[in-house]
Amino acid sequence: MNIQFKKGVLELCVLSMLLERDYYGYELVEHISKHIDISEGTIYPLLRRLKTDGFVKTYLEESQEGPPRKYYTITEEGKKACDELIFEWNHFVQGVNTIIKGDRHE
Amino acid sequence: MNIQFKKGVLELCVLSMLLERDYYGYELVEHISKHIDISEGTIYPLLRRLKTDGFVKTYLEESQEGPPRKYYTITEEGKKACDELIFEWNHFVQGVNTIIKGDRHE
DNA sequence: TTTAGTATCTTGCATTGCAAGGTAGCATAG
DNA sequence: CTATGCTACCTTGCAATGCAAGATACTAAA
Repeated sequence: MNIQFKKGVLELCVLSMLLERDYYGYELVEHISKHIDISEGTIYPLLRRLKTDGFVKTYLEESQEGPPRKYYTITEEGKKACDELIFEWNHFVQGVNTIIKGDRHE
Repeated sequence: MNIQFKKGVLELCVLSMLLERDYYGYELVEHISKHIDISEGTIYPLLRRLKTDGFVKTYLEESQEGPPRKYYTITEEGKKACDELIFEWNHFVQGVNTIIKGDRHE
């Protein structure tokens, strides 16, 4: 898989998943990697950035299967950012597809 | 426009345009920027990379409207790379859309 | 005790897009 | 002749982000 394609898109993926319910980091990796290759070394720094930007909040919860889990909740600001990212993403994909399909109205 | 989205995709855009006919650098910027924001400081290093990788060849042609133009022609290797990139791109977009549309079959 | 699975995190590197700037040819306006 | 503007090429250094590799620690089973 082309690493570069993912730049900026993973943020969108995480935020839109959090729109549905709270997730913990490891769980996000598991789900996202069903569709896109992703590693833990990517997700944890990304989650930290999202928290710094105020797009998510966190809380800890104990687990019977291992160490405690840090859950992420999306904030109102995060929802706005997510909406905007989805809009930009759709617009971008359309632009790229227009270019690669040779539809240059010339 | 989200800068990160573009990472790796511009290579795909340039190669697929060259599939159709030869272009010179400035012309590529003009056409691509109809659909996606792009600057010259991006395209020239990219074209150099494509040449280094053997995906394109170049030749010069004089112009009545300014300095000589450097035209780019896609090579057989470039065509193969382009095919693969288009395949990966479509697959990637599908994966992302599945994630952001909440279609997680759970 | 060791292995494996879950779950968190960090460091340093590679890639690539961009702003800002430079060079140069041609044409037109002043 | 000079200045401006458009065409067309290029470079440098910076910013962003994904990853490999590694560290830590809890639980459970071999």
